[in-house]
Amino acid sequence: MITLDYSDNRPIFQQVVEKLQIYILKGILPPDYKLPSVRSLAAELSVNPNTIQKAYSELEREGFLYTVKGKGAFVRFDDSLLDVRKSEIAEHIADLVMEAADLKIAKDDLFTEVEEILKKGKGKEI
Amino acid sequence: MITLDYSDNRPIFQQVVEKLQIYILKGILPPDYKLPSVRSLAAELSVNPNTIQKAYSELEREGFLYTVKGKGAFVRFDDSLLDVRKSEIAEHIADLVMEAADLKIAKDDLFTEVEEILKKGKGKEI
Amino acid sequence: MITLDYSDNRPIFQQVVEKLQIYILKGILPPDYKLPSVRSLAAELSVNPNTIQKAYSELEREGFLYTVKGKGAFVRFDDSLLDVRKSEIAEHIADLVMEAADLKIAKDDLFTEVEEILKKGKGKEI
Amino acid sequence: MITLDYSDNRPIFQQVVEKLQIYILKGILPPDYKLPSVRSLAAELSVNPNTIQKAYSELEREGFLYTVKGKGAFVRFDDSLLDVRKSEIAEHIADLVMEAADLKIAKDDLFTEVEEILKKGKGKEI
DNA sequence: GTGGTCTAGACCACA
DNA sequence: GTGGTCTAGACCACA
Repeated sequence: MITLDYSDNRPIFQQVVEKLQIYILKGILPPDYKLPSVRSLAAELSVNPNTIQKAYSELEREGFLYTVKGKGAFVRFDDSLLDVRKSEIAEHIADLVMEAADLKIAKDDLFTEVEEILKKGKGKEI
Repeated sequence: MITLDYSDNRPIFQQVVEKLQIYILKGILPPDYKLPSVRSLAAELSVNPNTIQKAYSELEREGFLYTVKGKGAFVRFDDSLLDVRKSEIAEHIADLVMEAADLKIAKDDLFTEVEEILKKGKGKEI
Repeated sequence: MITLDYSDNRPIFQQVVEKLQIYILKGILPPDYKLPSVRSLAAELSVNPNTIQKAYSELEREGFLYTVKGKGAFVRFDDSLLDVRKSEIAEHIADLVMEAADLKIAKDDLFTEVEEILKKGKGKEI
Repeated sequence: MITLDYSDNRPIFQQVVEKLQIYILKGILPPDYKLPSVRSLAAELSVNPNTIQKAYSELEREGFLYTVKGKGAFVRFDDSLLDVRKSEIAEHIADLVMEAADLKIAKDDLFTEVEEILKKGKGKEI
């Protein structure tokens, strides 16, 4: 389900958060789906339960899941999450475009390069 | 010359690195310009000299400056730096576009939102 | 009769307690009314019988119902319950008013905002 | 500075959060004031550093403080925090008033009791 | 069994 | 020194 990248600088709990966010946004984990328990996911990833606990807390705070004490954690999908992510992506791109403009990089030039990268189908595995 | 944002979560040395990179790429700090000494910049920013030292080392590693023992640090501008940065930006945008595609966000929709943000002239101070 | 809100952070047994308290205080469940059995209510709510048992015990402890072995649980309405709840509410409000005073929030300001909220008919479903 | 109440059911980290929120909102801890380090506060309260760490993280998330790695945590006072708290208090009172109305408790009666409590100067120690 | 909190102790990046 | 992350292991309330 999830594979950790120990050569990644980011903390483990954050990698878990990001992977689950993607699965939820993409609908791979459907609404009300019961996520693996803190302990079982911790065991599966050979990681301390506290680390998974932290990831789940963060995801709950962000509205990606809800937890019921004694029952477990469940996916709370909400279309608004997708909108939020879309806005984040748009804002991020806008920032980059502005930085490029600031460095006198022609917008056309920049997007030509973007297209080339996209054609090469450079696919970061998720 | 540089103002630090303590409410920014990133480490201080990284903020210094980024600011100097921008000044150098934009040509505000011209080639062979002598940068302030580690100690004086540290004093100016009320920051630990170790922090500035780390920033300068990082900039040297990335090719933004060179140091001459006993003389100081100097700007090494090189047009290739600009190309490198351009490629980084393009790659970054390509990644975001691919993520959006993955989430079934229409490319047109996304770029409409990017344009809107750009029109608003939302200007993150650098 | 009762609907649970799984996105509510409070434990399930507490939600059951609160709902029944309200029904009893409001007289919807009249004195000596026989409550559903632990098992049937548990089945109806798709919940562990332990959970309902805990709710009933709590309600008995608080004087909202009495149980007769082999017969079931019955509403024990008592006007004094209403007085107790009234005092709790008053005390709670007094605490909040004192906190506001402590933060130099003008009492008039505070109650103007309270009135506005009430006008909006903001109705948390119970 | 802070005293813990072990008979309180709420978790320790939350008690710490609440106490510091109050000190910050009241201005007892002024803007940019350096809070005690995670370790020193942990030692002072005879509590594990992780527990304080959790409290500080929560306070940062809520905008009550900002942390600078290697330097420490600092108060970020913002008048908006006071407005937010005021709205929370108002909403809470409105909820209670509505509950009382629902139970056919006369508003005048309720507020007479509130006033009596306030006169008695019942002061929850902070 | 399940999430939530906590201790004791460690290591890391940053300053 | 300072915050941030993590492990190993424990105990609790809830279901």
